[in-house]
Amino acid sequence: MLEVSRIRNEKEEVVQGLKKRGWSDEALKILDDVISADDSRKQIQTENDSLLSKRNSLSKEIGKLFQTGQADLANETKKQVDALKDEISRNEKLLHERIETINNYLFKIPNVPNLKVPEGLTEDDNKITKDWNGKLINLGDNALAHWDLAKKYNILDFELGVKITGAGFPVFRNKGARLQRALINFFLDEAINAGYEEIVPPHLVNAKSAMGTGSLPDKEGQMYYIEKDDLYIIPTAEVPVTNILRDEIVKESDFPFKYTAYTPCFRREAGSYGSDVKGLNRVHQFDKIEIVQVQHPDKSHDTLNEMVTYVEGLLTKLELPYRILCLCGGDLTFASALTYDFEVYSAAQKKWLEVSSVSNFETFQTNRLKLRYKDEKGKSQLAHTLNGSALALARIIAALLENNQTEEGILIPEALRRYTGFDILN
RNA sequence: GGAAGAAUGGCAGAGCUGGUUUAAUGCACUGGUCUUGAAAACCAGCGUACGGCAACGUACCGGGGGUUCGAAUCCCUCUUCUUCCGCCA
Repeated sequence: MLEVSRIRNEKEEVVQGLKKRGWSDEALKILDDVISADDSRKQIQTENDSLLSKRNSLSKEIGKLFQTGQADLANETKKQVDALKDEISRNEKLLHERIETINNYLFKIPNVPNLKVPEGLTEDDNKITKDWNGKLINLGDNALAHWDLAKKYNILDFELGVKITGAGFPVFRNKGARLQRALINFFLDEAINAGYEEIVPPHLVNAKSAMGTGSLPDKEGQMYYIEKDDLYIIPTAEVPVTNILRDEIVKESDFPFKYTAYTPCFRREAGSYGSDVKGLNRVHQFDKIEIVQVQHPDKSHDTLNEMVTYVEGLLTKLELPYRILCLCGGDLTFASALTYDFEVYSAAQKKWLEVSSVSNFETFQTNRLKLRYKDEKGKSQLAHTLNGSALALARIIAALLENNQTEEGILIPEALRRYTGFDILN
């Protein structure tokens, strides 16, 4: 969430940013609500502090009076403190209310988009920052979509998933399962070579962790929740991995922190039904390798570019046609300041599929996480967090199957062959 | 799942018969003196947050609540850890 001090000190910037997200003047009034609630909080706190101060010094006096045998005077002073107690408890209740009010406001305010974020409110306004300039694969009329290829080679079974669990839980089998495992290993090895520390995180997180990344309360309905144990099933490795440094004050010289993790990802995808849900395009469970960095504010935007370049490298090695979009204000997720989406071309569907999203959250997550570093003056400052998919498997497999289909079978890209152990899937 | 014990500042570790505790002390860390340089020794500093220009004030001894004029200290509750028992991949 945003810092109150930022809303105070850089209000115009915040206003312009939220307008980019399509906020009306009416909606922007919440900023003034935050400030006035915070003013009130300050006033109550100052008042309460002086009451507490008075109580503490009187109590100390009572102690001394008892020790010197002046019980009468001590009992007299007790009455004075008693009178303060009511006022203090009333003040404290009020103070808690104010803080809660402020937090409730802050939970509703998304991150301020970076200046690079394009104007616009729909996905049509996303700016293509790198288009595919090669030829798009043309497979002809006999091309099969990945769900048909899945049946033909018995590598992926959607109906079986329905039987075992329900819609959106596909079962990989045979060479499909091998391909999946090969991609996981390939992506992890690449990330490790790029200097990321491999993490195997828990797949269930508590509410505090979900709050830390902004998954709560913003996306509550999108996560699976286990009521009995009050735990959330992760929608992405971002959630447990970004929480590694929650409540820490790190050394400036230790930047950047680079983590990678493979996990399955679980998403309820409530309310998203349409033509794009077929096959692997949108499922409740999919595998993803995530990269996360925690970086110094001055360097985070260079780091974002570095991460974009890294993801490009993966797609190049997989020989997949891709393009990069810079998300516009209206399409930007709640917590992000700047996001680049990667789409690969899936030739039989003749569709661009989103396979990666690389974002800089700046201080939006670290404010909730209390993830800070000491600057050269010794002052605590919030760090920046970034993350990206590198990559999301389900859709990569869809594109690989469709694009590489031949009469003889599906050709495995060169870079992947030592992981799959076969050159062709047939 | 049952029983017992524990949780204190970066770490170790006092305090826990409630009142100079502004949380002792040691280690680590930072600066200084000394030294050709280093080590050692000595001196000083050394948590986080909120309010305040500042002086300073307030809160925080696992989390929450309570008793009291006053709580690290007493009570309740939750969480985690250790040991033992049971179950189990």
